[in-house]
Amino acid sequence: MNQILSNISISINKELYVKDPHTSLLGKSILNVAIDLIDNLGFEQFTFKKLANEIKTSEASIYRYFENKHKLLLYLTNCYWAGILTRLLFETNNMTDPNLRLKKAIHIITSFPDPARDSLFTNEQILKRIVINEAVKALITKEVDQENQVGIFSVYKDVVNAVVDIILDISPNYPYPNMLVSSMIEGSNQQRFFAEHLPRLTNSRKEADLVEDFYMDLVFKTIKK
Amino acid sequence: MNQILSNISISINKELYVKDPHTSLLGKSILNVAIDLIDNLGFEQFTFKKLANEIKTSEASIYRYFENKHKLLLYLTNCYWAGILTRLLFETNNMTDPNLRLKKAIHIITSFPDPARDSLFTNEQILKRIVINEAVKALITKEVDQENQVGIFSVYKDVVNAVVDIILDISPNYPYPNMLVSSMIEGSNQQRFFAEHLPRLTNSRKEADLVEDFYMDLVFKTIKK
DNA sequence: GTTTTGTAATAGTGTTACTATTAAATTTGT
DNA sequence: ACAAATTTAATAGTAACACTATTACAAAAC
Repeated sequence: MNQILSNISISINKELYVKDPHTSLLGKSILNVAIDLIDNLGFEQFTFKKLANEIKTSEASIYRYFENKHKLLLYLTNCYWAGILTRLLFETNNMTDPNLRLKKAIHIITSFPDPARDSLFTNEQILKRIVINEAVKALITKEVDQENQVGIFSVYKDVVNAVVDIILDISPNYPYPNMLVSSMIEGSNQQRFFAEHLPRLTNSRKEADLVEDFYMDLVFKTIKK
Repeated sequence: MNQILSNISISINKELYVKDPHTSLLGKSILNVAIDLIDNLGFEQFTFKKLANEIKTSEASIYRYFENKHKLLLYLTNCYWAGILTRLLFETNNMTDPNLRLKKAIHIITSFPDPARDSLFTNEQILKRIVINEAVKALITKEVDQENQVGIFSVYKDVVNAVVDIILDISPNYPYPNMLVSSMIEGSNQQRFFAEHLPRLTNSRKEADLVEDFYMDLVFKTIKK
């Protein structure tokens, strides 16, 4: 619970914060309590005032670290994708068979983190829930162009690219690798939301999760002639 | 510009409005101006005050018709899906070959409405843009369960189901038809957002739209053994 | 030991979402 | 035709929210 990331070499874009929350105790508790609060209340109901009350500090102190709650959410999702990218690079590093590498990549992206496995970063499950339930709201906005220009989505794009490269290694002539990967990433999160709230839109269930199976089947069928 | 829907038999859920906007002049201009305003400002920047100023009425008068701006957005997206469902039923009605019916369904769902074709409802292109840029924010919320309980998403679910039925007609043993259809619907909108703002995440471009091609290829490859 | 810098609290501002109340217009009953 | 009932919309609010300016205090640097 003390730290979100440990030994992650991928750094978080400086545009996302005013003061680096990892440089002080208050900053770290802002991150940890914000994660729990966003998870519990949802992003709309989450406010800096509630966060300040929770950690017995003032609203203004939180504004020292984050410009607004939108940037804080972007920061958290960036942590998540930085973790995923690290796992992706580490765990597919020694694999020679591109089919196995793709299998591993699909697993890392579409599966729900296993509580048993010791994850690269603590809070991985809560962070994944936030990515499932809230992250789209930080992405599909009118501010996306300015934010993209200063590199806020580069980690996310690197994740997509890493998987695209594997696909092109297997099927150099498949014409839509980027579409396939980005739709898998966003789709896998959305299918889990559907499984919990709108089950008629999916075949997956919370108790019988089929998201990974669905994409494993779909991707390999699609990229092959 | 006077009316949003004409001769649509699918009715809009009564939970979505306080007073039916189709029963008065003010109600109709609320809808028409809201569409333009949400399209221009984005949902976050859109307020009832700005809408009231635009049509020279008061904020309170708008609250007579819609409980809040969230419900108004849900109303508009419901109009869109009601239109899509109508097209889906009409245009695949006389087709006997299920493969051709699926092709038509994929076209209706994933293509961007053609300005040349006389559409079932005016404002179809603006409404599609709103669905692409704003609709997720009305779906991925903490209120989804209550809203689902009173049937707000039933038209949307009917659209998914109509396509699922066609797929099962072609491939009765394909295990993930609902996942495939719902991920196509949401994914096709998201790919267009990416094409405009985050082009590295897609292979489609605004000038060279590949969304329909991508899903046409993907769906048929996926559902067949 | 004085200056500089970092940290956080107080007390605000402007805006937003939403409501209570009242006035005017329209419809209805007789 | 005219009073009663109902619909419609405007005025004037409230409470909560996002965000900021200013100041007080503490630690570090010189």
